[in-house]
Amino acid sequence: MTSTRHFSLAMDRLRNAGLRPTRQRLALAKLLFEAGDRHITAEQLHSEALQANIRVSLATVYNTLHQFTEAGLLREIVADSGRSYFDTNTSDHHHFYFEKNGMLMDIPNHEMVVNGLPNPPAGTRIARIEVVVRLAE
Amino acid sequence: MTSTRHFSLAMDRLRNAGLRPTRQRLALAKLLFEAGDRHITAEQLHSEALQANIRVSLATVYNTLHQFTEAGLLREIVADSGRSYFDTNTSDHHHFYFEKNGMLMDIPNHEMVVNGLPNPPAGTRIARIEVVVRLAE
DNA sequence: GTGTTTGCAAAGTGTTTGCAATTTA
DNA sequence: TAAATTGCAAACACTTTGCAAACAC
Repeated sequence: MTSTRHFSLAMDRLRNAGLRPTRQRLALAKLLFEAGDRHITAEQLHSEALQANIRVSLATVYNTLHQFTEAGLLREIVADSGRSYFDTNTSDHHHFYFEKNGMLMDIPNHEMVVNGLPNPPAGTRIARIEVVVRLAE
Repeated sequence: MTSTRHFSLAMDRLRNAGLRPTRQRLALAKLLFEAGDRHITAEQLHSEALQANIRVSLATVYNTLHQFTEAGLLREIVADSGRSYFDTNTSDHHHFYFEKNGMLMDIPNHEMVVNGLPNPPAGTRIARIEVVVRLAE
């Protein structure tokens, strides 16, 4: 707790991930990580940034989301062919998907479990198991 | 087993689904259903049709896949943001997804089970549970 | 004949890319 | 100032749509 500490949590995250803490990355990191768990698309994050008066291009939002994902700060979720979701909760969990409006929601921790995992076909390994519970009205 | 029966299985399927058995629908139904379980995208089916000398437009392939899905002859699978897969196996089962080449494969019947289904949020019902086991090399 | 289906080409959506200008360290 | 990052606009991949011509019954 030194008095010369100027670095925010967001800045630390970026530094630790080896990403230069540029104005755009810092602002996006704050939007993403300072509001609890989020599931967001590139276009949603972009318009949120613009509303918050953060000038950033959509291309940079895409770049940033992918860089954060590679750095392990985000997880990409496939729930809808047509767009990608990014989840700020990178721990092992699954999702509800509301078909009505395209929203995602975490399924409360370990409430649901996958049993009897199959052996992966020869020459492959399981990279991830993704469970999406699709909800209709 | 009357001797005046001219209708193929594919034609029966279409009639039962209330779809006119047009040349295009019949040909696509044969490609889809006469070769065991398949996981196919619209573009794959289109190029397969062209190779088999079936003249059909990509738009018609899309229309047909959606009509077959609505009629319950196919199931749409979300495994990759960017394209839709259609599965000729409409029974309850899950999939391996090969990240390497974008292919899907059924997970052998009931080898894997989801336990502890969560209650759906108020005002919703579970429309489907989709499990995708993503495979890397 | 009448309503359905098809094919084309255009438009739409979400995403990626090339590259010059800007920013960071 | 050297390397990384950004923004723009164009390109992309996949999908949907509007409408006139062709087809099924």
